[in-house]
Amino acid sequence: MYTDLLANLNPEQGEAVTLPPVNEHGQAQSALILAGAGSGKTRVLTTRIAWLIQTGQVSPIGVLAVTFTNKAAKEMMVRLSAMLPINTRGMWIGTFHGLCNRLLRAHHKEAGLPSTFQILDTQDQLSAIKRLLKGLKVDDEKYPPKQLQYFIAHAKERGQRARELAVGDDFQAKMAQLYEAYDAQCQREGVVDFAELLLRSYELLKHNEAIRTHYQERFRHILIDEFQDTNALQYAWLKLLSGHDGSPVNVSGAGTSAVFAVGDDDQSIYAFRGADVENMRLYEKQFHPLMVKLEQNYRSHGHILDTANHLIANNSERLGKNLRTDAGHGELVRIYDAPSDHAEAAWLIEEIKALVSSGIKRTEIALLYRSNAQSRIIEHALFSAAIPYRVYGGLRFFERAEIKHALAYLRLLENPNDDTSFSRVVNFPTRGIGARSIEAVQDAARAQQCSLYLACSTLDGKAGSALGGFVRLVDHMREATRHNTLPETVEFVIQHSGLIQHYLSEREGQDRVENLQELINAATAFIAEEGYGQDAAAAMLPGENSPGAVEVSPLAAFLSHASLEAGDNQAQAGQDAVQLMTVHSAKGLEFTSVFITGLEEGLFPHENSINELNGLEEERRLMYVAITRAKERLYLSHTQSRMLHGQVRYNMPSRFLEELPTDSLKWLTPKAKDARWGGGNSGRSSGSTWQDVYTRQRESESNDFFDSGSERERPAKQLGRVGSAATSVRRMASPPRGNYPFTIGQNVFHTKFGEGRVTSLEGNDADARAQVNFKRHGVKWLQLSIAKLAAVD
DNA sequence: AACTTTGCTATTTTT
DNA sequence: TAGCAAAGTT
Repeated sequence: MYTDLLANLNPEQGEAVTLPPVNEHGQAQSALILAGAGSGKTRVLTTRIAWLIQTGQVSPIGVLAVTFTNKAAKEMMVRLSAMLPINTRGMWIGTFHGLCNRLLRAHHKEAGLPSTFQILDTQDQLSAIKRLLKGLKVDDEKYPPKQLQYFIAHAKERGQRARELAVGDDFQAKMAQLYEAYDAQCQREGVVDFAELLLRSYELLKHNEAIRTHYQERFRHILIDEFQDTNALQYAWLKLLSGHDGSPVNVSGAGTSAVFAVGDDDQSIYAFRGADVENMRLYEKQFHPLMVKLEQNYRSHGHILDTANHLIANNSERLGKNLRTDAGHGELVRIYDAPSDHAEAAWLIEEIKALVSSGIKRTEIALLYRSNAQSRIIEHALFSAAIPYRVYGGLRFFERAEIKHALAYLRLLENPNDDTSFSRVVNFPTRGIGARSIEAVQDAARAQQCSLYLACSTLDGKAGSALGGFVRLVDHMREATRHNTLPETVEFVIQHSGLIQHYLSEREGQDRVENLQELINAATAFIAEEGYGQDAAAAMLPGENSPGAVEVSPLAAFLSHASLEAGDNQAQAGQDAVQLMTVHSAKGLEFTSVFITGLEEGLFPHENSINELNGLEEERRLMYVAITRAKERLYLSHTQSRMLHGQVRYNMPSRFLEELPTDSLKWLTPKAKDARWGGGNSGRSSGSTWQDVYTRQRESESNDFFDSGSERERPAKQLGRVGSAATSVRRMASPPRGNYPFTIGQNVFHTKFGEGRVTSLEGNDADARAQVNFKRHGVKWLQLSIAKLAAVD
């Protein structure tokens, strides 16, 4: 009975789940669910699918559900299987990229791709671009590979091919030309990058009426998670597939599909990678959805929620939403003003210790920061205090060099024309193929417009024989593994490529060898658990009639999987460790206690965001996301001085602190509230002079160790030294020597520029200058003999 | 081909 | 500061 499905929903969730997918005229009716943080959005989305299926409004075959991350897709399938006795594996539930890959595998011919096409991840794409620029003899100073990569990705995300770009100047014209050359190179090699997966499948649907109609008629219900994160191309894809793109309604007259979009405009924090909240407003206008707001929050206590609501109210152009809770006010939000980043870290340690001894699990404590660079000092302090911790982010399994090498060999078995893979391993492990030989193949390949692999056979002499050996090696591995299972193939390749041997002989190669062994396990697990078809085309429902559907080899499916799901990026459960991560990676997570650190102007909001269009509002949303991660306790901290890029910086407290409701706050350092403009002692609100800060830094550096190794978890282990005598001496030389009427960090007032804080001092006597960070006018150097500067006491 | 030195840069990240 | 990538040395 479907009433079971709805039993545990609140009224607004129930309303969202059961919105009629058809209007009074019998046409598809779309919906937009504005789901606040912690309002049960995933539950609503999943229950919606279950409800549609259970009430017979659609069969599992007719559902398409899109998410942004594999984790979200997986969770949806797990929850769905728990609600309904159906096999979710064959359902079209996945990421945009995963589903597009599936589509392109099934219709590779119509999409103009070889059946063995490979997927380039961001690293691969960059090396492909570097190779392209070298081949074309383009000055990579003038056209930096990274910039071209960004240029191409963003053009594709807007749905634009090179020829469709408006070129304003010579530079743009050249970039567009390089974009076109890049696409041609990918096409020749049989590879597609991430954005290409989307653009190519969009074009496939757009230009092939039979295929478009087939999928339009099939997917009568399309559901999208995190709708605020969609980019222009994803939105266009959605309009096309659902029949809302204004093109003639499909042949059978079946009309449009019902789209069920769930999102939160206040949590849109990915504009920098092409996401456009504007899509929510466009969707409102173009799909005429029924709207439901989920404002009941099940996560945070009252003061925390009030803080979040109060802050986000400073943004304009919101769709409008206010979270509420039944949980009661709970505790006040604590604010700590530290004299230095070291002091901030030391305070974190004390608070964490107190929380842990009060019975809170370490996994329930999150330390959040705006940028990764901030984690170092916190890790250092945690390590010294012997508190277990885990850092989110960093290299993932399939991104590790040794794994990418092994995958490159495997890819060459599938598709020898993949020049990116060829270049990666042609001389790794080294086999006497030097720069000369490689140049020779590249020339030959260019002359004959063929792949490096094919060009090898046209070479003779030294280069020819060395490269011939490599080609024979790859051919041999392909032949020898023809009838092997996937794990057997992987094992054969890591052995016979010489990778294992290479790393065994390397001093610190043991971890890499273990990772390579782990790759065999991953292949075994892939075959067993995933049925190898999840992200590829292989998993079709019985009786599914998809034109041109093909079986994909386990190897091809595994390679897709490796590209599309780079592996775990997050701390694993089980170990009771404090969780460290950026605010971005905290999205979607929740913790009993949350510390938001580094709340300083320039850091959070980040200085680079100030000049970006709507940058400040995005930073505020980021802060909103950070706050709403906390269930019971929230701590906010900022420091007066912080080491950044090798320099001590003096930042103002974040403006966001001033946007919080005073009634919900509790200052742990009483004067901090007024510290910004020098309440208390001579502008040094917590009683530290710059020299104090300096001394403290040296002290804390001198007596402990820190391992900055690559492992994600760092238990007590062999460590390296930080803060050598040499560094300390150099730093000692840097304090200003002159007699100044001000000290660094002091608050001052200027008749014209207003209030500011001294950030640097130099010169002597008549030449003495002070650098001042003004509240309104930014950073300025002032000649002390001329400027009318007054100390604020 | 392994090693060292220099040079550059420094939000946020998934696929 | 430090971390990586490219260029230079043995």
